[in-house]
Amino acid sequence: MQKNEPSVLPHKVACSDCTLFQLCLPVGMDASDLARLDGIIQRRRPLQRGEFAFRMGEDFHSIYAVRSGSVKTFILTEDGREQVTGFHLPGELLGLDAISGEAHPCTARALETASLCEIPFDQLETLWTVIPALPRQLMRVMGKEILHDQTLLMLMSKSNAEERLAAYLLNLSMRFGRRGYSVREYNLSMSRSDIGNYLGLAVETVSRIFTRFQDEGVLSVQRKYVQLLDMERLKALAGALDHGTAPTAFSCLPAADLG
Amino acid sequence: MQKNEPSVLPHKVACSDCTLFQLCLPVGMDASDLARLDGIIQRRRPLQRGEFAFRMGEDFHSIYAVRSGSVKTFILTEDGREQVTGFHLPGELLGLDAISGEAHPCTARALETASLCEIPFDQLETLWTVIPALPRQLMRVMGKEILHDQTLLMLMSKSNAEERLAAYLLNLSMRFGRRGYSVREYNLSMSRSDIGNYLGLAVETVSRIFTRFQDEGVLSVQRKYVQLLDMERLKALAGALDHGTAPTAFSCLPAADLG
DNA sequence: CGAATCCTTGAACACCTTCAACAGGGGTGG
DNA sequence: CCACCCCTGTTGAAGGTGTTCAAGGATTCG
Repeated sequence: MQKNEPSVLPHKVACSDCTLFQLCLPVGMDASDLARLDGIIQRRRPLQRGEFAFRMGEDFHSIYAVRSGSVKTFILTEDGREQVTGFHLPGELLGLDAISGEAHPCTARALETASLCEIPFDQLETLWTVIPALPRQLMRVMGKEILHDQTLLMLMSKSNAEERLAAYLLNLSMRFGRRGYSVREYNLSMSRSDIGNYLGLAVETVSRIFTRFQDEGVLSVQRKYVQLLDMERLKALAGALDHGTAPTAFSCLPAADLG
Repeated sequence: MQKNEPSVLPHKVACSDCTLFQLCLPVGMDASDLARLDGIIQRRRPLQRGEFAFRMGEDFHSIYAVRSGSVKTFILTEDGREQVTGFHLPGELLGLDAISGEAHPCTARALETASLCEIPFDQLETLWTVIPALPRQLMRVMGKEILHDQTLLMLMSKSNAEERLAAYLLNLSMRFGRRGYSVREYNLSMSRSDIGNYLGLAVETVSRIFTRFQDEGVLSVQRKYVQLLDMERLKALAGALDHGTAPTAFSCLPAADLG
C-alpha cells in the first residue's frame, strides 16, 4: 500500500525540521527567519474527521498550513447546500481566500485526522517588515491559488465528465508525488459525493466514470483506494487542457494545485 | 445613454488625482506613499482594440491597472482554442496570476481603446519595504481575485445557463456602479462569443437567453447595449448563489469581481 | 445484527450543444 | 451613395451528455 499518513504524529516539530518545509511558506528563508516564523506559529491538537478548522462567517485571524491529513473547504449556500471549493493536502495553505475580507468566506473541515499549523495573520504582517522574503512568498502562494482556480474554471467550462475526473485524479497524483508518496496509487480521503460536488458532477456520474475507467483498464478502484494503471491514457483523457503552452513546470495541471 | 468612456484621455494623471484611486492599489496610503507609488508607475500610450498588454508565455515583469476601457484575459490551449479567464474594467488589476511564476499564464487583450498603468513588480517589491500598507493591499486584491474565481467556479458547476448569464449581467452592473456609471444600463464591450466562452456556454445559448430575458421583460438588449429593466427578477434568476451567508458587503456577487 | 451511509447501476428526461441557415450591421471599394 | 462582403448575432431542429429518480448492494459502526 501507500503511506498517506506520516508514521509519527507531529506535534512540536519546528518549521526547520518539517518535511513539508519546501511546500509550505518558508521557501527562501534562512535559519533566523525560520526561527522567527516558528515563533508565531501555533500548533493545535489534531482535528478529528469531521471537525472544523474554521467556519464560514467567522472572523479571520489566521491562515493555516496542513501538516498531515487532509481538509476540505466549502461554502454553504443560503438554501443549505454545500459547494466544495477545494481539498487541501499536507504542505498546502488554508484560509487565503479570507485575506481580502473580515471573515472566512468558506468552512474548512477535516476529511480525516489532520494536524494544522495556525499562523496568526497580524503577527505575520509584523514579521514581514523584518523578513522581506515573506510577503513575496505569500504572494507566490496566493498567485498559485489564483492559477489553480483558473485551471479548474477551465476544466469546468470546457471539459466533459471524463476529462474532469481524469484531470482530478492526475492532479491528486502529482500532489502526492511532490510529497514523496506514490503517484500511481493513493487513497482518496474524500467521498464520491465530495468529488462530484467539487467537479460539478452528480455523484452517479462520478461513480459511472470510475467504473468506465476501470472497465477500460485505465485504473483500478476499490472504494477509496485508486491505482492509476495507464497514466498515458489518463493524461490523454484529461485532454489538451493541461500540457498547454504553459510557461513553467506544468506536469499535468499548472504548478498550482487543482484541489 | 451611459458613459462608459471617460471624457478626457488620461495620460499623465497622478495616482492622487485618479478617479479610480479607491478601486485600485493605493487604498490606505498617505500622500507621500502615493507619490512614491506614482514614481514607479509607467503610463504607456493607450491600447487600440485588439492590441495586447501582454501575451501568455512572456516574462512577467509588471502588473497593470486598467485606467480606462476594458481588457479581456484568456489562455490559449495547445489546439489553439481560447479560454476567456476574465474581463477587466477601470480600476481593476491585471497580471496577478503571474506573480507565482516566471511568465504570464494568460494573454491580455484590449476589447476597446484602453489605457493601462504599468507597475513594475520588482520596484513594487522594493517599495513595500518602506510602505508596509502596500503588500497588505496587494494581498487584499489577490484575495479578492481568489474569491472571484471561487464564485465563478460555483456558478459554473452549480448553475444553468440562465443563472450564469443573470449573475454575469448583475456582476457587470455592480462593477459599473462602483465606478460611478449606471447600474441599470451599460454597453457590453465583449462579444457574445466572449461571454459564452467565459461562462462555459455556446454562443447560441447566450443569444437565446438574451432573447428569452427580453421576451420576459427582464431586460432590453440591442447589440451591445443592455438595459436591466427588472433587477429583482434578475437577481432571483441569478439564484441563491449570490446573496449567500457571505461575510461582508456582497451585493450580488462577492466583493470580488466576477469578471 | 441492524441501521445508516456510501456507492453502484438502470431508465427516462432535461438541458445544452451542435449543425445549419439566415439576418443585420459596419466597413470597404466602386 | 450604394453594393457587396464579412463578421457577429439570431433562430430552428436534431442529437448527445449528464441529471434525476429509483432501487439495490456494500461497508462501516454502534
